[in-house]
Amino acid sequence: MNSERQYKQSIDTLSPLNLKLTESFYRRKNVVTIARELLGKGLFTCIDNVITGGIVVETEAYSWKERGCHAFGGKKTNRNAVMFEGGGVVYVYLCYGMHHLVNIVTNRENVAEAVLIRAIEPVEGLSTMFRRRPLIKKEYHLTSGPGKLTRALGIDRNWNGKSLLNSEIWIEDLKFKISRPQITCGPRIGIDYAGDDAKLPWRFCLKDNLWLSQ
DNA sequence: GCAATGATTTACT
DNA sequence: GTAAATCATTGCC
Repeated sequence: MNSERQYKQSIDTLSPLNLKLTESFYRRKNVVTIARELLGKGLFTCIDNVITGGIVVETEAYSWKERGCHAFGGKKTNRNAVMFEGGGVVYVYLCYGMHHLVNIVTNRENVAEAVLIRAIEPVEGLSTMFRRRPLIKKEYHLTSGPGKLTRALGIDRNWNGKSLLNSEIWIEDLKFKISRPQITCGPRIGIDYAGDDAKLPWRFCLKDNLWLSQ
């Protein structure tokens, strides 16, 4: 259904309509607001001149101020160091020994906050994404989870620290108007160890979207 | 040095 | 519904 775009431009002009989100979007202070505003935006990667990606439909916010976050208490480790960089880079880490999860780092340098991308609705490069996930037949299993979408987009931990402003991964403002009634929010998934912080309503979804996780 | 553990997915009963 | 897969990171000895 969707044909794949081939791109010959240099990587810093990849966004075809020049709709890339800029540094000012990512560097703002409120990671929860940014998580909500990322709904409806487009996440893309480009590998070997083939673009893959889709519409962000599910996100979660994480902050050093709460126990769900790898950087809780402001503790910097080898793994989470990228979260302490200024907003506009990606934090990619290996989860359960086999899944790569991608986060959008926000806020200023030395304030560790990020948005986990939990699901996208595939739009671009469908055949390539299916090739990267050979067991998947139904479209709605292709990118409906944080580990699934990184595999479909070809993202692994070597991408940790890449810039969303001038590398082979970026986010575009697709100019979708998302109104509050289209958004559901609730507690984040899979962080029971975080105690009461696990109850924070920091997970955002596009209501009734077919590509939500679970 | 070593043991415990995930911001998950998939297959199977 | 439950369980296995699988390994880098973390924290403690």
